[in-house]
Amino acid sequence: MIAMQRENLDRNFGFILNDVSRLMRTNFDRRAKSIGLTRSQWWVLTHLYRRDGLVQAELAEILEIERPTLGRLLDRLEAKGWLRREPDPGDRRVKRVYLTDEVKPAMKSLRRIAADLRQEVLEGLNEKERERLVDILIHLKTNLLNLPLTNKSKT
Amino acid sequence: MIAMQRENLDRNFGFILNDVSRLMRTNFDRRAKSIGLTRSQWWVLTHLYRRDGLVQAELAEILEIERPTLGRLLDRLEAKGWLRREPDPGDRRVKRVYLTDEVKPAMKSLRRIAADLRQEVLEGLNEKERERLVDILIHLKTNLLNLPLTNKSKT
DNA sequence: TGGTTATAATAACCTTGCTTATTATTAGCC
DNA sequence: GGCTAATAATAAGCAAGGTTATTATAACCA
Repeated sequence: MIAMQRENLDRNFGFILNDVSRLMRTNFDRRAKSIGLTRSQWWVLTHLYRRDGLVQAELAEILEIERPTLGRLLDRLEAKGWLRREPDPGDRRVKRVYLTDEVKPAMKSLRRIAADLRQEVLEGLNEKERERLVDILIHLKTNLLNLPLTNKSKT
Repeated sequence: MIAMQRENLDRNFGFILNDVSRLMRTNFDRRAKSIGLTRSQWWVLTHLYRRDGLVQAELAEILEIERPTLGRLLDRLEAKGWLRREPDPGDRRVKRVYLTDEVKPAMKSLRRIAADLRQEVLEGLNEKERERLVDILIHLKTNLLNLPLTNKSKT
């Protein structure tokens, strides 16, 4: 436990992670700009593509974002015609979200962009190392989700 | 190149990375809330602590954020009395940023919070694995910085 | 059945990213 | 010296994350 006053800021785990994450997001968004979608929006569409007609609260749960955050994402996506919200017949509090037909071709381009970017970012790591990296990230995420202030601990 | 139509979204590298990054940020911010500083703000102060009196543009460069982003961070930090901006005597376009005395004790708490959180998140990885992880992240960041749309390529 | 509690969606507000555009000032060059 | 380029800071606007508070509706239970 000596000194170390001056720890190396350039190797601060949290911030490098943040940098990589931010750089990936902005790079993706720049590539996808002409399509008119952001990475966050694409991620929403990707999940709906798997499972159309989800309730907003379910979708927020799956995406692991807060409901108001999703609500606003959906506002923008709906305004641009990528999806529509329809009332649930059985529960009048609920709205279900359905993709429109324009989505499919755009999804293909975005999947291409995502795959290309991932490839370029992971350049220099072999397949085994990539799998190992993902495993580690999942492990870290699990650690985080078990921490006190991470969850909305329901009392 | 067979099928794989349905790639596993739960192992999408970009998004897990994003999740870990976001969870760390929000968890940190919740822990630091009582002090009245966010993680981004703390990071600014940390760099100024090393090197007080920086020009805003230099500081933005070091932090690797855009100048307007830094400008608004400084607005909030200045409003809460953590720092002050002073005109540079030699160049009237320039403002230099100086920490106030209140910063020091707060920094200590925040460094503690950061260290604790890092420890908890990295739980389960030994020292060697942690170093390896940081190396990999730096490698990914380097890859990203070399990509076409990542930099403000000055023409 | 009627009152309380829980849930879905959203509004309002704050922070932090990015972009693009302005303004003020300096640097560079002829 | 004076015009043009570049640079520092900031304003304005958008996106996406979070919180807290409201509103409408369902669910629960006594």
